[in-house]
Amino acid sequence: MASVFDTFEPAMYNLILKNIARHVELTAEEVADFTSILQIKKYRKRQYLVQAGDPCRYEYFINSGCVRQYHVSEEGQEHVIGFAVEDWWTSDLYGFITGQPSLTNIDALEDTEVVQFERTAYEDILLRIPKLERFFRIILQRSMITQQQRIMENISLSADDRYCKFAERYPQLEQRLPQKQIASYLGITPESLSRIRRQRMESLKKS
Amino acid sequence: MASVFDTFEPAMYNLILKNIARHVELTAEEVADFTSILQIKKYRKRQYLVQAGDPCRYEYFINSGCVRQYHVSEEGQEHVIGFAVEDWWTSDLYGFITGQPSLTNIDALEDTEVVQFERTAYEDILLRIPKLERFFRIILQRSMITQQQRIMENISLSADDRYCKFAERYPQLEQRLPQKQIASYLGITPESLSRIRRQRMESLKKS
DNA sequence: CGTCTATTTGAATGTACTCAAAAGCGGTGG
DNA sequence: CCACCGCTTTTGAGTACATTCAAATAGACG
Repeated sequence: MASVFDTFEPAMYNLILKNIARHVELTAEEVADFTSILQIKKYRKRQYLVQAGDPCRYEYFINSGCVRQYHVSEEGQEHVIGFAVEDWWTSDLYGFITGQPSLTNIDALEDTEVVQFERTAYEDILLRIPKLERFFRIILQRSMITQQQRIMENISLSADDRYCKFAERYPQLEQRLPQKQIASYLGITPESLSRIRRQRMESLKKS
Repeated sequence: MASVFDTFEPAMYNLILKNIARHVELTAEEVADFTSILQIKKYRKRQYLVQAGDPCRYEYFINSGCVRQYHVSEEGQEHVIGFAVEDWWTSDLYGFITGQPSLTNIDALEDTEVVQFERTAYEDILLRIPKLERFFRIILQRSMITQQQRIMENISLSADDRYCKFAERYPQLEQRLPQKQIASYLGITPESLSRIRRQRMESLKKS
């Protein structure tokens, strides 16, 4: 499996391998096996990674840049489900798992480089490398906890408390993302978010 | 591993084993190994399975009955995160995974019988039986899809559309649960749900 | 039967929304 | 490099939906 190209892999696959190494330890052979299913791909700002209705062939790991996942309602309104930046995973899980048409869109908010792999390759490699099965179980558990947290906050907090939580949990994202996208993620209108931010500024000035 | 008690196991563990068999096929030895970590436990209506602040030692599979998972805000308000009935899994995932104090409460809405197992036993058996690692990855994936769906509906739908979706997705639960609990799950007040239901009745009469 | 909690209904309040318009910002092409 | 165009953000006014508070009714449980 070793080849002269091995020396080039670490640069491209550095981040994803480190991400995995946080939870499971792969042997050199397993790393070679795993990286053999990976593809590097670049997406321009505003380009789709996945479109609702199409199959979602890939699972994505973000090397650089930023994407959003969102759903378009029957009335044509966009609703942001989540964001992903460097060192995060994303995909339309429903489409990726079932092979059915995707329920959501994913597009690039910035020029973005991803590491992606196909569903069939994913299924095969989980059988070959149980440690990866373990890895994905672990990150799914963590995602579930995060999602639960978000659901709790959605049903229990007011719009400005939700914004506040978001800003303190993801200060980098708060800086980096257009307000319109954050508003959509929080389930409020851009106008409301603008007002909420103004009120926060004013109340900070006082104290 | 075989013993005279084997003949008693299938009745108690019938449901959980069938649940697992939907995704992975265990050998007789693996079944014996797995069932050896299981405990049957009964909880009376209103009894806690897990209390926020305490460690969550167990993962639960519901044999019969019904439980709710909820969070109590600083102001003392209860917010229902989810329900579980026969053939469903539940636990405070955060507490169970990390060993930290639980974030949520789980209590019985009806007299309930569960199959439960401890975290340490869980971790050990995943290493012994990679098929179970696989099983839990798969059900986590499915839960994630469901959670995402719910988040989408929370941020995009009005209160009565949310109620409508809930009623058509879980008609049995809609019948079985107190309205107050459903209202909390939907993120609205019991008064609002009462009004929403009345309006639905009236609009059904017309047509 | 009596108590306690859940549900219903009403009236007043408030939070976030819609619609509309102005100001700000970034990207593109001349 | 600047001017223009389109999109985002801000601000204002009026509206709608859901909430709070309060009280009455209905149901469940001992």
